[in-house]
Amino acid sequence: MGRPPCCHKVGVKKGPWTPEEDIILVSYIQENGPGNWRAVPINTGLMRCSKSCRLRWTNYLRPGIRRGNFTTHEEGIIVHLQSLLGNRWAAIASYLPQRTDNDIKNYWNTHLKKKLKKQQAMGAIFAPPPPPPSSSAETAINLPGAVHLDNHHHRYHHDAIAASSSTVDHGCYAACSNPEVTQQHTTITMRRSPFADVAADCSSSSYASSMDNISRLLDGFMKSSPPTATDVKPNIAVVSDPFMSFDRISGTGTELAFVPGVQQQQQQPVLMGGISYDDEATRQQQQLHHQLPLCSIEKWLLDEAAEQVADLMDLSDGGCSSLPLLY
DNA sequence: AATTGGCCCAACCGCTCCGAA
DNA sequence: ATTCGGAGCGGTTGGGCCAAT
Repeated sequence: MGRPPCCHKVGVKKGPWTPEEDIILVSYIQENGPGNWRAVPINTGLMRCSKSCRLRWTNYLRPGIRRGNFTTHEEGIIVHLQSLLGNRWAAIASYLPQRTDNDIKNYWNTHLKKKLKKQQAMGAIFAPPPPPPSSSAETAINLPGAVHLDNHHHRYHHDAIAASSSTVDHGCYAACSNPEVTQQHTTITMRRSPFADVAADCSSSSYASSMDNISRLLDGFMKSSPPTATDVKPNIAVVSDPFMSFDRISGTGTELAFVPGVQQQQQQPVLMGGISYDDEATRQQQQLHHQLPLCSIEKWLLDEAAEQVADLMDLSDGGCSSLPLLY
């Protein structure tokens, strides 16, 4: 179809954002909540396109972003998830609530990719990781995560995360790229990512920047403004709707599966920076999710495997030569 | 002290998806 | 069923920073 750029080139400012622009943007979002990005430059007078405003917010200004060096644990998570999900940075970022997909992508491209390359060049004494799911829709891998894809609801089903369609991994289901297989599965599971807990501790996160978290300059930020339908994007949000599709929750610490045939509902975000719940039912739902057993990917993220990765990365030359052991 | 080259990361570009009309 | 516009995602770029020379 082809469509013109989201913004006309004329009169649209590009390049680095100034502190003044940041404050204008944050002030506006404080009052109106994130979302409806089209209206942002119009209502604020910012000479930026809507896309630029959204990116600035999601990658830099929103609360809860952690900046600075990645820990070895985070590295392990990224490498592992990248092997499982491919370059699905938004999905990977959902397991690292304090990191943006852009940050993870940059870190992968500038650090981790090199490390892995170096490691492979050094001898490849370990079995190579499986090809990224996107490389072959027919390649079946065991995805320990409880992501179950519905053909009509998930944009990623095409390239996928192929599935061991018949295997139930400790109660968790593999993602599936095969529509025929996908549509057969009707089970939904939803658990709260263990890393969502990290997000709740926004106050302790290091947000080092020249603006030093401009949002904090504004008193009572995100407290006075009720969450909107698009508030889900910030990583500090945890989705309360178990039927929400995966592609709508990138950036959250929630793991989802799908129920084919169930109408995709509008997201009903629960802002967790505070932490507040929409209502009692939601709170109970959250508690229930806490009680559910962890699926294996989350186990991996939590248990000794991750520590093993960190330890081995520390011991190995260049950092991550041992990671393929995980596969 | 000046220059150069590599690294890093914020931001842009282009594409796809999805919902509304 | 088709078109259109908003939003999101992943790839890429360009400019600033910094270490090496």
